[in-house]
Amino acid sequence: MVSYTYDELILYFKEVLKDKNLKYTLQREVVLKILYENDKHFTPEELHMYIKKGFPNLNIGIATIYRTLNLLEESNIITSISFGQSGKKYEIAIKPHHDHLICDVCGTIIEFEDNKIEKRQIEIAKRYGFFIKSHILQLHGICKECQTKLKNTKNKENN
Amino acid sequence: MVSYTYDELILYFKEVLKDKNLKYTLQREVVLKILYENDKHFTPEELHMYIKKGFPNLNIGIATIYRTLNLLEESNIITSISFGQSGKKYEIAIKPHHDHLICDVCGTIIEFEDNKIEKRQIEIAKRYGFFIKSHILQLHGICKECQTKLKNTKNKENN
DNA sequence: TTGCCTGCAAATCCTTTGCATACTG
DNA sequence: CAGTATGCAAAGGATTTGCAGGCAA
Repeated sequence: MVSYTYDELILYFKEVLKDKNLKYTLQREVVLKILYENDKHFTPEELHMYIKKGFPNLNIGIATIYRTLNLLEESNIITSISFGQSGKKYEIAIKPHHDHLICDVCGTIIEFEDNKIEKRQIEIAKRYGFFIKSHILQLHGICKECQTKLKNTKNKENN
Repeated sequence: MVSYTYDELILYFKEVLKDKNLKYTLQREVVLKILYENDKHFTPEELHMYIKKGFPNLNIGIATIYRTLNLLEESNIITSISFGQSGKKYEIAIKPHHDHLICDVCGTIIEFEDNKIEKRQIEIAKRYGFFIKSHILQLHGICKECQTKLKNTKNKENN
């Protein structure tokens, strides 16, 4: 699923760091590792908690989380997005493109890929002389399971 | 382009307000009017400036802007989105669905609609038994103008 | 007239920055 | 060893909230 193995990603990250005269630190590695292994969106705060729990020996400050996320985003290794009332969320960017079905009830994220949509996007961009570097496609709604649950709840209410 | 005329939108807004036992005020009207007439994305700050300039007699505070935007978003009359380093931007929601081409260099947002993509999304959702309520499609990259500018810059550097 | 709204300013929340120490290369 | 990175705490910016007077219904 992920186009870079973890080791490849680390190698790539090290190159980026060298280009910018920056150093490879444990904190930077851990942030990237978490985002790579957990294929989901994290807010800076969530990521901080997650790391504190998973790496109790590593004393990492929230400032470092922010600094690292900004660095990774500038380097196009991760991307961020926010919609509605939610805060900014980050996820790994370097993998074959996939899109998301997001259940607004339980938060489940289903990933999918679709060539027809990808092709059509390129056609549209051409129309505007636009050069596409990446895209975000999220379908929001209610997943199968939650639809069932909601139906059951309604039936109970009516009895 | 907009599916509600302004008058229809106002009527709809008044209904929403009545449902929530809220009042129809000049400040609320002006915020909605600006968003309706200017078919683009505003940050709260931009909107505030725009209103102060366009309605010098109306003394409107930034707090009211925020309160009104939140009210309109909860009521699904406007939507907000943010990506990359940019802050949250609001736009009118009550119009036929459209998607965005976003230039990551200059921030320009081009809107488009595409039936083929919309239809395909429904097919995909069906496959997962997923009920779609809304979607977000953003194509990120570099717009025509910025591509030209970047080329010129490069040429200069090479001379 | 009642009770929601507003502007203002204070408070809060999120993110960034300055600084002294710790670490990478 | 030089120079960057880090944690901490303070600063900065964005957003929300409390309050007293103002306005819609």
